Amino acid sequence: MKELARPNINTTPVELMPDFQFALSVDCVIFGYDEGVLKVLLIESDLPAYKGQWSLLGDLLRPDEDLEEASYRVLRERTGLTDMFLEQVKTFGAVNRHPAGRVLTTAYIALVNVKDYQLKKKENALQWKPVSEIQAMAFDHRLILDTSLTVLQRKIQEEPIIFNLLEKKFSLRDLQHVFEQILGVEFDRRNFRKKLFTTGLLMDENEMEQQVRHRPGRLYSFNQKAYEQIKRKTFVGLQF
Amino acid sequence: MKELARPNINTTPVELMPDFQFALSVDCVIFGYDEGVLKVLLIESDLPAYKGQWSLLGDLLRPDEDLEEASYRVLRERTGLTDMFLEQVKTFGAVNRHPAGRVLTTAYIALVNVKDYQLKKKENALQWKPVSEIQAMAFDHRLILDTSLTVLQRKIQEEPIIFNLLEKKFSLRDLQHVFEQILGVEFDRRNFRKKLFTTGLLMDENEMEQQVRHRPGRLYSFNQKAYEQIKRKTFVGLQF
DNA sequence: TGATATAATGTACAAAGTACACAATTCAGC
DNA sequence: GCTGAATTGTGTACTTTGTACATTATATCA
Repeated sequence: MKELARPNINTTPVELMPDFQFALSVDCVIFGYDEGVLKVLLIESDLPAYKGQWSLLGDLLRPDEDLEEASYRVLRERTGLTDMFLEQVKTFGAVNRHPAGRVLTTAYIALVNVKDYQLKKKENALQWKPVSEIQAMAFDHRLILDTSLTVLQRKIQEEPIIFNLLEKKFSLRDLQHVFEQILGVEFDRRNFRKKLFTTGLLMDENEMEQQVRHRPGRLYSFNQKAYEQIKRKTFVGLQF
Repeated sequence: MKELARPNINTTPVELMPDFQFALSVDCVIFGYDEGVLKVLLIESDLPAYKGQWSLLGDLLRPDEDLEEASYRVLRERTGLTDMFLEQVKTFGAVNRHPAGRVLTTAYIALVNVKDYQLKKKENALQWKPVSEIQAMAFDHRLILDTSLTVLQRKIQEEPIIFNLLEKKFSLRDLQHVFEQILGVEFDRRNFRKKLFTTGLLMDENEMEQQVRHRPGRLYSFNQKAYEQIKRKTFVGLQF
């Protein structure tokens, strides 16, 4: 163990030597909920090392581009969507994670409404894969996916972001099923409804489901304004 | 909006062009709890642009170094400590965040026992600053600190990591005060004790505080084994 | 018209969170 | 060795939240 008072990027003017330069990419874990199943948007890799394996959608960071911008650009270029939920998860920096050289990648979670996406879909190499069916992936993308799923599981319990996976108007059955898919648990339907109603975040749209082969349920939407009101009160409670 | 089927880092062999290379650093937000106050370990910057302002402890990532390794190295070189809680928070990538050029930084939270640290302290340029008193900081370090504090507030409620800020044996008063310092709330002492006891994570050390000017309290330690047993049961519950 | 699928609803009980007061122990100062 | 100051240690009543569970209603399909 050495104790040095040596030049440091934060305290002393230093040259950014070429040896200390790295390539950076962003990778988007694009989640969608489709027909009762949680899916993620993947692309087949053509890299020799990973021929035929599935990969996340990503791209190299550009010289004058913010990380956020880059992930937003990837989403836009690949899905045509411009207004989705997007949040940084983690940066993966293992030395040999990319065969082309030292490439670190910052992972982002995106939540999209699959119905919106399908309308604008252009690239056929892309596929929505059910999360539960994904086997091997290229690079460390399996690790990135697993990490992102864990983060998603936590986040949907802390903030009402799950609505981004549904259409504007949804039934309580759909809402319950998305939760169950992501968390891997089952809720009692009556208690789930009670809980969701008491949050005050559901706005009754006074409409019914269409074209279902059973009694149609009421449709609700996420009440953004109500959420702005209540989110100030920070929750405090120990739950480990 | 362009739709391109263009070469991509994840799907096609690409050259890592010099233009797409960046400098990377890690910055450690080292939290400590000292005499009832939450503090963070900072260093004064010598960079002309930030002369005299406080900066986090960080360093450039080295060519053959994992991100985790780099943050661990910074901690070791600067504090002499080798066995502390360390966790990635977020990567900050604004284009102009560093005057020396394009430098992105990955922030890590570290939780250390100030008492351990003081024994090995060597560098005088370092200072423990109370979090509540910190004003301007160099670079975007104020943003990094604020983000890290928010993450810390969340994490201490979800996992029993707060014990890393205390000595091995601690009183319930100390434990309650750390929670209160970090969360910025006050708990009822009786209810706090009840809650903590029912977690089953406190091990009675059958010792009392020494050298306090009042009735001494019992000392407890964190029961790591008990935690390993219970942490499997994933908590599920909506709380937004 | 009957079978099937799901919607909508309420109550009793258990568990967890909250508010709150008093006696006991140690030290410091006289 | 007595007194005051500071803090420990403990329990109960009440409120809120979570959980388990069954019946009737409404739509589609055959």
